[in-house]
Amino acid sequence: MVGRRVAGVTVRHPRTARLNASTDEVETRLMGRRFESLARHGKFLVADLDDGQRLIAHLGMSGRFSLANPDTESPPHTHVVIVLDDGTEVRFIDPRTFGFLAVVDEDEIAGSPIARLGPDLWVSPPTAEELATRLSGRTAPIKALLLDQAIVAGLGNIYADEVLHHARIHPLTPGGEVGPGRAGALAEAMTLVLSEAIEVGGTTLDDLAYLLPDGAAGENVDRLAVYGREGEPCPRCGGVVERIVLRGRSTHYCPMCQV
DNA sequence: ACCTCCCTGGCC
DNA sequence: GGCCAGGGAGGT
Repeated sequence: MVGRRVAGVTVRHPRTARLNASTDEVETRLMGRRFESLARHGKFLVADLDDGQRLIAHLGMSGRFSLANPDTESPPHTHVVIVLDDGTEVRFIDPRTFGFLAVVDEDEIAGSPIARLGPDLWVSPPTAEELATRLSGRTAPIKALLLDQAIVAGLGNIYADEVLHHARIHPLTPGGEVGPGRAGALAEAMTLVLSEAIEVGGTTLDDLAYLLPDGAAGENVDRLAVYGREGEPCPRCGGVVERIVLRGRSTHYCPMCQV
């Protein structure tokens, strides 16, 4: 994809282009451009274009990109098709339309969603001190702060629960009360939980929304300590995993060893 | 710094 | 037939 030029582009679903003025705007801005780089920041994909614009993409809950031969039929929910100058089709498929594609110019980058992201936790894992600083004075529950991509970018609901379990921190703990010592445990847990999950291909739930590029399921669901395990024993202490709803997100933790 | 909303497939 | 899952934007 990098080095290729856009020879054609169709945005079929207005919601997928909702950060731009219209589907037409996305098409017009992309047409003829060359992809100069491709990167990830947190859960966002960012491609630099040859005229200083950027293509920003988010997969939301159910989005995926597929590189396909144009002779093959597009699967259902294919909302964007980008034809590259070598004939390859880049398809954006997203049943639940929580994902989006946006093309921003240089002046718009500062106001775009990626401008508000904190450091990517995989590329630039926070030190204990950095994390403690970012949490200090915050009264919101630590679980909510882990999901706030402006603090650290990259954690979603499943891994936030798993990270807190690993660090033995109760999800309702006010951020400012985590303190420097436990911030260290938290920082370590972020990298550890993610690397273990990535090692086995990530977390594919029963809905099969996330699959590896070859269509295989990731195996990390078997390793989850608390997420989706309400009523089951905590693998560390044997306590019974509880589920609460926090800010509209299901939250799982062990009341015995997370304090 | 909060809350509401958006969306569809899968399951009860 | 209704509920649930979860990401971020945008409004208050």
